[in-house]
Amino acid sequence: MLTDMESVPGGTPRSRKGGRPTIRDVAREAGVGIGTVSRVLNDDRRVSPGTRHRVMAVIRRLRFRPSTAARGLVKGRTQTLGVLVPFFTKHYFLEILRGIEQALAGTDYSLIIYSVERPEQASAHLSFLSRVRRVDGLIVISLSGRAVATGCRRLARRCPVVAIDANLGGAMNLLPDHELGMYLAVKHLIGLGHERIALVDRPEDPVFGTITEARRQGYRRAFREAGLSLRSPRVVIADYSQEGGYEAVARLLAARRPPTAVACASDLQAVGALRAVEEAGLRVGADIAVTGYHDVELARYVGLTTVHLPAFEMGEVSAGLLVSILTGRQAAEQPTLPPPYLVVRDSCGRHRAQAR
Amino acid sequence: MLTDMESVPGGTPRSRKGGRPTIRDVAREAGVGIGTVSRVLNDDRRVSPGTRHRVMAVIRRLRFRPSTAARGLVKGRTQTLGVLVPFFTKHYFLEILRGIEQALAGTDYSLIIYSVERPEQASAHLSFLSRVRRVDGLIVISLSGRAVATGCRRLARRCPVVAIDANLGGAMNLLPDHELGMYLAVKHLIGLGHERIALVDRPEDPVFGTITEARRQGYRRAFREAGLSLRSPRVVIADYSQEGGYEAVARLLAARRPPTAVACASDLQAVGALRAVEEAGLRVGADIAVTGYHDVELARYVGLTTVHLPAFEMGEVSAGLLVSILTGRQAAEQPTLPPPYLVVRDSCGRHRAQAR
DNA sequence: TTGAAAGCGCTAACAC
DNA sequence: GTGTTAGCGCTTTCAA
Repeated sequence: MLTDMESVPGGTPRSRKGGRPTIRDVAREAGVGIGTVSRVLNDDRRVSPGTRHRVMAVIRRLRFRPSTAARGLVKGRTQTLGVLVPFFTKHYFLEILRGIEQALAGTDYSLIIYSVERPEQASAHLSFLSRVRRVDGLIVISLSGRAVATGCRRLARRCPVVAIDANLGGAMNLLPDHELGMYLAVKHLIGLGHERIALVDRPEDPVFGTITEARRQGYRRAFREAGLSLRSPRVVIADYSQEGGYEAVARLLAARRPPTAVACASDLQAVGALRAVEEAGLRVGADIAVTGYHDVELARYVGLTTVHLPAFEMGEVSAGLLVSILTGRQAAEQPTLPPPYLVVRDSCGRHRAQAR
Repeated sequence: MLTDMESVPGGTPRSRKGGRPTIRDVAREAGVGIGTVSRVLNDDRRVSPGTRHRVMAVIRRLRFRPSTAARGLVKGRTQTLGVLVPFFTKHYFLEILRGIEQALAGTDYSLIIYSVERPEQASAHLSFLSRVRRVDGLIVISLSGRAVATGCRRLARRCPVVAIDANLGGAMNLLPDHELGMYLAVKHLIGLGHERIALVDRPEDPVFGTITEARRQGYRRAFREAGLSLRSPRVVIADYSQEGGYEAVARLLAARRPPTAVACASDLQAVGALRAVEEAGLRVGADIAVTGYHDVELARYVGLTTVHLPAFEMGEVSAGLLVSILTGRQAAEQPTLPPPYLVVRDSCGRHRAQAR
């Protein structure tokens, strides 16, 4: 009676519990030691082709999958990536997330979401991650500030961290070309005959304001190249939100010499701007041109001319980067991002001269 | 020289490696066995208050956090929930996700995203999850079909599965009151003087079509209660997308006796409908009334009157439900969902009689 | 009430 | 090449 339930007729021999097969079951079935099975699992070369074949066959037959928990315990790996993401960017974030998922689809890495609704949550998550081994790498989206930077730097000592569309010291940074992005928008506006163009951007980040600065440079370059002087550098600081855009533009239009065009730093601001223009009794496009930024889904529906950022690709690249670092494959030399481009819709109207 | 690096002056005694403290370190520091520490960790009552206190103090001092991997290995738990989600619903899904995150914030459960871009991916993820212990529970959003149902049923034998806004046999289902939702929309339309109201819904799901059926019932109830007969039950099947809505309504408007109002089963369809109305040279609101469904962010921007579904709350409830099942707390008796309600914006105009 | 010991399923170091 | 063994950090008997 040695063959207890090891050979139930028709049943696959397994360890007592009804659970999934373990490496032991595979070893027994294949008539090898568990070390050998482990080697096969880990693509260790020192296994003879014959043995490897036999083991693989059993693995397939038993539909064996190594336990992530056990593996993680000994290797200190979790096979999980984390993404720290502010929800307020909504669609833009979704595109990035799609890119990440896309990159992870082939691999055996899973993605854990750490969402940030209020600023404190970011550092809370980061300190949690430094305490507990929960992810093998982290992607940080559009977050900034002293606290986040510190948290990332600390975590970065333990695992790779890449920041998307943010400039965090210590972590790897993946930044779209904001200088080019804003340049394209303003150049478009100038090409349409505008000269008094206001730039509505968000407040400069106290610590790492590279992004706003880059956009400002693009704005200036467009003027410079067009041979226009920047007597009145109409840069207005407003909240990233719709309300921010609304209020900023309402104020601008009420001024003595209102701009004829407004370049916004987010689509939401631009939507707010649209409203402000309409409420001022002016026509979008004909009287005042408005451009957005990010190319969020919404932009299409409201006919907003905007700057498309490679959101999906940034997600894809960041996740791919982490995976290749973690799996130790050649560090796919500095990945390149497609440049931003302008999406022309209706919010800028036609050329001012023609329009008359 | 026994006190190797155990008592570096000023340093916290730890096991050799620079890593985080383990249960062993805590036990040693507190002068108890590791079993006792484990009991404290697991709220086991059989620990004297004094000991418990002492151990807790050490835990706090060392900033000890038990390893999820180790714990998972022995308990078969991962402290992770999964969410299977189709990206095509976009904003609606985001709200659900926000609700889930909200519910999980206090707990020590993490959330893994399994995104579905193409139908096959759903069953791929499900079969992966049945093979590998990666989550302790799963939330399935707005997915249907034979394959998904089968996969869920199989997984449900291993861990709790709850389906949101889908009707999957075997799993727990969390459904908003679609009957009421569509009833509200159609009642509103009737109240505005409409009698020829078309219902544009998505194709009935081959297997579990409860949702479309519920909406149809709400549609009929509104007519019945208004004392209107349903001679021409204008139910049109269209794709859930914008194009679906566009084509369906374009066709309707070209018919011999076009409807004066269209109730759609998704906001995207409604946006498509809006376009079709405009292209037909008719005015939205004044000539043709349109209602949406879901109350997606977009609806606000295009001024769509629509049915708001408790998306956030469904996420919250589903995650809360899973957690309470997993932690074995009293199964918070059948959680209740707030009812859908109508959000009135501009797409239905005023009463037909007044409008003339 | 508590400590010691036996694993959970796997990898890696060590023998042969 | 391959089997054996000692842990990874924790929970859970089993004694005491």
